[in-house]
Amino acid sequence: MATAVVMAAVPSSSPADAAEAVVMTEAVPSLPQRQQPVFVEGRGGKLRDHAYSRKQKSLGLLCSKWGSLVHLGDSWILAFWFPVLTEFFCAFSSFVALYNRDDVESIGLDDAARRLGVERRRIYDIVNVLESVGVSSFFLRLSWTGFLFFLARFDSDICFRFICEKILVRKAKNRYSWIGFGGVPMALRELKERALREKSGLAPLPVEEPSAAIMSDDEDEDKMGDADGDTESEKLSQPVDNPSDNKPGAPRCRLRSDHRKEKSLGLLTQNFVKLFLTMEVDTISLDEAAKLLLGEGHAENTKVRRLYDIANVLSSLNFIDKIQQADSRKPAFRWLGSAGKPKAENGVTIAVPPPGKTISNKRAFGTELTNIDINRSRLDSTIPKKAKLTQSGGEILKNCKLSVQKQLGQGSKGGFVYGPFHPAGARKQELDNGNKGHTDNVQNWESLAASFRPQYQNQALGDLFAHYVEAWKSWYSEFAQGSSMMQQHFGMPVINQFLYSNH
DNA sequence: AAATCCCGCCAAACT
DNA sequence: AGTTTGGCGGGATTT
Repeated sequence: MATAVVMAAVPSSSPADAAEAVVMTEAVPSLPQRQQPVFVEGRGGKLRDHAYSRKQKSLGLLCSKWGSLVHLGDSWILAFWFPVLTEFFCAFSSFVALYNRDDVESIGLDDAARRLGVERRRIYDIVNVLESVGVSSFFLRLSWTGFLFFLARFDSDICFRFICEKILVRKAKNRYSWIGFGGVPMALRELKERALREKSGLAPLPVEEPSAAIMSDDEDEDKMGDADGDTESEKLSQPVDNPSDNKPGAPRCRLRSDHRKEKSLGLLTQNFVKLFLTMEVDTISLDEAAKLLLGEGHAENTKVRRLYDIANVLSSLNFIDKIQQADSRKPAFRWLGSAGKPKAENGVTIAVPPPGKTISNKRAFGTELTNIDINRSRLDSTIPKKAKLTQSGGEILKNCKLSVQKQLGQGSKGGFVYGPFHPAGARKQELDNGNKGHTDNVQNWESLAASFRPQYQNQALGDLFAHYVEAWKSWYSEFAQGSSMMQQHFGMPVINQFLYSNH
């Protein structure tokens, strides 16, 4: 339910780009549509439809399609509006994050592959690259119960990181969900840091891998038995792996227990990106990169091929773009990722995704396969003041969380931090905190929601927000009534604990 | 001819 | 054993 409503908010202004339009149609699967027979070809020759075009099956294009596909089901909205919502509904984030979880938010790998008209193998390629730069699409498919347990048991800080900054958390079964670009800034930041450290030789570089609390997948019966709690980390996979990388200097070495396949596409991607993040030059040709990434080895043919794969995906995200090296005719790639490159790390900055204009829904619908050069001329230093507005989602959320907590704790406060979508009007809020009975809580939340209702200049935004408020209310009341199975697993106390977890 | 890079076999890694 | 991931390289397409 609610699917239709949300979709209505999507701009979807039919562009006049006839050329692209065609592709777009194909890229956006309509609901009733089932298969996508397009290229159903058996192995060998491609008799039918000689319209076969290699380009139409490029990873890059596929990638953008994937994005649009995922976005289609509400998730698109979630991805972009998440920050907005959290500004006011910080405490509701869990709800937002899992909103419509079951059918819309996630898509089965097989289904996706089918709709895109490709083999699942390709999906893996894309996902791997995306994940390595923080655009995670792999999401734990936590059940409501599991998630709530999660919230109840861990510090809210962790929860927020978990929800927003998620950098590749995997472990799910064939299920993907689009989370957005929220994790990108952080991911890049970390990559850079790591890269610099490596460069300077020393530094043992701590293992990364955000702990992923893998909860059961099926709702029932997943007691958290272990009293201790926490320490659910579980590094998963590689105990060590990810060596300090092998630059030209040290080729064959490590290998404790076979460096497994840590020559994976994902790792390669990260290293590739690191090149851009550290290096002063901002363009590089693939074979050049291949050399750097793989100590001049002699097994490069393959490596280059992989780089092409990566480049395609990154390119479709506008993280990178291909250009002709001025001097030599050789094509090379240029990093577009982070706007300014002020080394000052204290700075927020890092305009995230689509360098598009306003609401970055640019590539939302798989269109724009041509990355028409945005007006991002030379060093676009047009972001001095914007910095504040384009902080990473994580940053926003953090602030958000703080302010909300504050507000929950005390009366109102003036320092509410707004994100990119500045509400026009002011907001008043005077929810009398104080946790009364459960029933009252419902009231409180409702009033809270009401008073927090922002006044967006943008009509669509306002509607959307309203929609969510509505959804939340309905969900909450239903829940409060106990009709929800969740109640069986834990009573109000738990929920409240999570809602008012400001202790 | 050189640059790209899709396709899908088949082996690890997980159930 | 069955399934899900995802190296890897042949060789088709593009440039």
